[in-house]
Amino acid sequence: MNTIDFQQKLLAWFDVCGRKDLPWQRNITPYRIWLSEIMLQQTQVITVIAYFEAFTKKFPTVDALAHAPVDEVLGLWSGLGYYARARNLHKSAQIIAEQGYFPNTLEALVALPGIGLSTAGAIMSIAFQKRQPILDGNVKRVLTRFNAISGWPGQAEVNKTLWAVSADFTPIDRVADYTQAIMDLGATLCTRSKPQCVRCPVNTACLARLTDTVAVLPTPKVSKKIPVKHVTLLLLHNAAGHVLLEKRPSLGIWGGLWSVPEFSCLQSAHDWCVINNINIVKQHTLTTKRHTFSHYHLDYTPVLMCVDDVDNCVMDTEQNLWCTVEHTRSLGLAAPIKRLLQQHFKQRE
DNA sequence: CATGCGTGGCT
DNA sequence: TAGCCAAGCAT
Repeated sequence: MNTIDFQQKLLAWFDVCGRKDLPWQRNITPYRIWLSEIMLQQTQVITVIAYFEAFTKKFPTVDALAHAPVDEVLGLWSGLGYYARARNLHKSAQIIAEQGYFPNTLEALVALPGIGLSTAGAIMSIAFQKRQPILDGNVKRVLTRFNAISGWPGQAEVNKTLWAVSADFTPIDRVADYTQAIMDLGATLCTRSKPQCVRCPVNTACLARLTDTVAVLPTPKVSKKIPVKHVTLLLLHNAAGHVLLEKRPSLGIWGGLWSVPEFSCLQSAHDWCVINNINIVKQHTLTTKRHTFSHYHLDYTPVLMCVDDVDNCVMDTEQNLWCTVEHTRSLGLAAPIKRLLQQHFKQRE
């Protein structure tokens, strides 16, 4: 099976089984394709849909996005994760608005913050109908299996090979459909676990299937033990029901976002009676949450505390503020903290 | 090249 | 269930 056959079989399958009614597949514009590609980075389709709808409703054009305050952009992004994507999106929108036109070359696209080779390739092929390969997780899975390419795809040598193969397989005609098709194949049939090879349009020539190595491709990265990081998050509220928030440092977890104050250094509950000269009159643990990241688990115990005589407290208004749960929605507040606060105030109602 | 970055789903 | 992964990019 040559590349022409591969393309034809894949496209014929796409015409029948491909996804063609996703929000960003309607009213296709470079802006909408760009936005969808950014949201879809390391994020599944089902998660993105609602965010995409809300985002495009609020910011229908690049100009609208460019002229919005960054906090408003982060607010709409809240819960989607990888918040640098939102900041880069906003920054890029301002650059594009300044230029007066949407960049339509690979070089110009890659020059924008948040756009790498794969995202640029997707925009070029889907929005501009230009022959340009992509190499996302789906394509890596399909190509490593179809060609029985072993070795962890993150490895430079393997990565280089995969880009070359992807470029070789990418057609000139119907390049937008092809790009969508190979991603659909990876997302719906050529999945990591339980791939449905029987339904695959190119299964007769798939080298992994012929050599019975589908289950071990792509080669997984050698994993190492993930350390656990423990922190304590304080949920401080005053008599008016306002919650104390602090703006987190720009580096590290939830960088630049608003969250409840963190006290990871406290050793025992007895230490919590006086914090920032605020008298704590009551405290109890709400729940314990855990999040998994690439290289560590984050264990945090949110602690509910009431404070009295708030008017006499000295607060740093530059880095801290008292705000209501409603306010948190426009602050790009880290999603788990937002949920915690909303749950807390729901119980109070 | 390794690491950091979020959240949710799957096995 | 605890680990792994999902439409990557920046540093």
